Amino acid sequence: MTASVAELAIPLPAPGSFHYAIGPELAGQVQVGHVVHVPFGSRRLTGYVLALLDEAPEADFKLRPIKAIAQPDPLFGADVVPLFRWIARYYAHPLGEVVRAALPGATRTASRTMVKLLPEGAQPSLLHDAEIAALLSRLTSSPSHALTQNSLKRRDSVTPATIKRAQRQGLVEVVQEAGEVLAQVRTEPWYALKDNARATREGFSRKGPVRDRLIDWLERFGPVSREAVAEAFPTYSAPLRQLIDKELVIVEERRLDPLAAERVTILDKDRVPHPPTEAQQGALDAISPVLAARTFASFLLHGVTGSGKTEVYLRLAAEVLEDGGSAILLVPEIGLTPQFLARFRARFGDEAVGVLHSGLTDRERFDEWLRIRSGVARLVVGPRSAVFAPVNDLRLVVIDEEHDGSYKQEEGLRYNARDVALVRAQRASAVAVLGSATPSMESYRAAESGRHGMLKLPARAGGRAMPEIELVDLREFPVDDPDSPAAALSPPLKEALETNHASGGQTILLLNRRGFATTVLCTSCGVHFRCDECDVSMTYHARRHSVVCHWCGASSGLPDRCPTCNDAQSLKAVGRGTERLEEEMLALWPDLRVDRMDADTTRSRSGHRRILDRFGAGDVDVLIGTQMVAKGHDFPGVTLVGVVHADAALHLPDFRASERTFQLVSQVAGRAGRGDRPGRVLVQTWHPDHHAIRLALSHDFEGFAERETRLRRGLAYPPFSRLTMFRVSATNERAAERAARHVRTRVDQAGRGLMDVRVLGPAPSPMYKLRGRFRWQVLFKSPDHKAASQLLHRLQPTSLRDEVGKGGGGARVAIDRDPVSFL
DNA sequence: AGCACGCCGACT
DNA sequence: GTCGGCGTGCTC
Repeated sequence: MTASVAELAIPLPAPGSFHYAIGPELAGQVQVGHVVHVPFGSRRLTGYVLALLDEAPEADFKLRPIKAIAQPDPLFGADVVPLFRWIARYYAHPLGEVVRAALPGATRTASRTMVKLLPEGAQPSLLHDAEIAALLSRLTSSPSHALTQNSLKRRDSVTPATIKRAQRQGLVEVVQEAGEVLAQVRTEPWYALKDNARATREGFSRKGPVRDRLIDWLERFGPVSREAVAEAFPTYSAPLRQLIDKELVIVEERRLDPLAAERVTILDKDRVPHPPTEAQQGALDAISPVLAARTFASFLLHGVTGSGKTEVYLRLAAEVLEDGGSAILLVPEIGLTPQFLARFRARFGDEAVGVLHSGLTDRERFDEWLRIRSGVARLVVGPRSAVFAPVNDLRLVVIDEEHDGSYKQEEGLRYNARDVALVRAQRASAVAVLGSATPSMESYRAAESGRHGMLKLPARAGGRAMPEIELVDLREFPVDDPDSPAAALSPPLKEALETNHASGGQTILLLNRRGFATTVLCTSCGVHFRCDECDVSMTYHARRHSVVCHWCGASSGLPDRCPTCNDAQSLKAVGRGTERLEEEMLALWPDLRVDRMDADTTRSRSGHRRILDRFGAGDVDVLIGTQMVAKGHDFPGVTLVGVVHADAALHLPDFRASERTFQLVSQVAGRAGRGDRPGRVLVQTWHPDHHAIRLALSHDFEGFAERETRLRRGLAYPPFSRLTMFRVSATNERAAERAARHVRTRVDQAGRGLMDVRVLGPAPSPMYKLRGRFRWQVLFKSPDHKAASQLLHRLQPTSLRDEVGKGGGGARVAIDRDPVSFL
């Protein structure tokens, strides 16, 4: 008997699923995991097949038929459907949007609405409608006389109503198309300085601050691709044009390698399995039997930095592969993907290892998805979203650096990939391994109470010592002008850097703030540059000579005079970010080869790799960076790590501030001394007595955990409670507050009778204004997750969202289960 | 989300 | 008189 009805998830902010008939022409063809096109009201939408049924559920709607199967291959198996349903329920998110978030992007644009010019519209007679005239002229100027409705709306601000009118008048036609854009071979220019920087500068009479920086930079790194220039100099176009026009740079067209970012250098040392240390063997002995038994179990692999956690992952993966199974390895961010990819491909070959991340184009990600789905690639490496990889027989999920906050998605479906991975593993009877040198309090407590097996790698592999960490008490080194280059590093750190460089060692400097200066201040009238849309100072970026809001991205060129008092000489960049530190290092030591890795220099898909390759090859002496440099990289040449400002995150309004600081200092310290030579770490701090700093200094995770556990228990914070945050925002300030109070009332009602729960707020968010919206939060605290689930069930999130929206002022509410950020 | 349906002000 | 404003309610 063939199924006649399909249950679909449709990406809409509506709860639940929808049912459609499978007509005779599709009988026997529709399968779970298929992407299909369906009529929905007057629209045509994409849906995802969750289940096949023999008859319609009892309900009073009439079934409409599925129109077509959009992709020949089902994109997911029936095994993950319960996981999708669990996520939708747990995170209070519409089911269709959950499935959409899990699938590769290409499927989302599978159907697009094209607006086509009709002959009638090509020679319009007597138009008195200006909007239609604009639409027609736009279409006429497009080569194919057709554009998508989306691009018309976004780029040409043509409203759907205008298109409707034009359609009624027979001027245009609106059709649904299965759209797909194929990747093509492209080239991009590379640039190099023809002469040295000094001579090049002399070619200009007028001053150009960005141009001068660009010239120096080209000398340092050229030849470089346009992508690289654009990344380092967001406003590169005009100054580069000048250089090209004066023939001061050489331009060369090179073919763009579509998968350059994925191309990895495979080192011979990775091909051969390292013999396991005793501790590694102990961990393997604990996990292998469970793996073989095909039952669910989870382990916390608590291994100090450099203890060889990766080797354990590799050996477990080998067991899984030999047995015909599949494994997923999650890494906290894209930047770490190539490193793991290299090691896994070295061990298992290119074919068997798949990669999924947002740096791929839609087409690449889709191809990779199918390669995994077909069972060719059975090991998948990637960040957060790789937890949804469509592997066939999941046996092992590894969550590396499980403590990392980037596993939490902070918009849309606010899921934590670490927790989803645990649930997926459980449902698949697979093994989950959470690895970290600095476990989260949640995972550590779960391990201590027996919910995860606790495995420890207490020492570094190869008999290497933990790096020696020294504190630099900044109170002992007062400076006259904190913004002078001399003040960038304290005398001890400066000296350590010189000594290290002289002995041929590489240095990493961590400064967790990007840009040149924290803010720009007028020393005459006291005004500083703030973002209009957000409640924060704007950061000065020297290479683009602009002030930028790090929250919404707004930017504007830095004026010559103070816009308030019109003083010409008074603007001063105060505070220090990575960009300034980079310049200061060059000013102090002109011969030092300095590079910088932060969100600004890694914006493009190959940015990360470019910087890490240079550093790994020893072409760079000092790598300056934000927290990005702290994460998991393995550079044997690094013998000194300097933490410029360890306390930066210590005073944020967040109960995890200490935990984050401890993790960051421990992690970055772990980059030192991974090769044959011992490592040294200098930590500059204003709070040498703070327990997060003090215990990181002595590599004492247990001591820190014990201390932190006491504090958390006393205040009933996670892991001793569960939090659910209701984030309310509106463009209208009073509407936001009103909506927040409404949410509080509804949460109170829904929480009535639940034991030991508390509702806090509404309170204005620490970032009170963001992207032009005023923000409030209501926090629900419960002893366990069951109470939180019960609350959300009673609350009916969809109704709550509707009510808040109807209150006016553009109010919205987002539900954030197990929040990681409190800003 | 979008789109239709529905009930109130300024124009051919 | 009607075109169009956006409030509200539904879509298998």
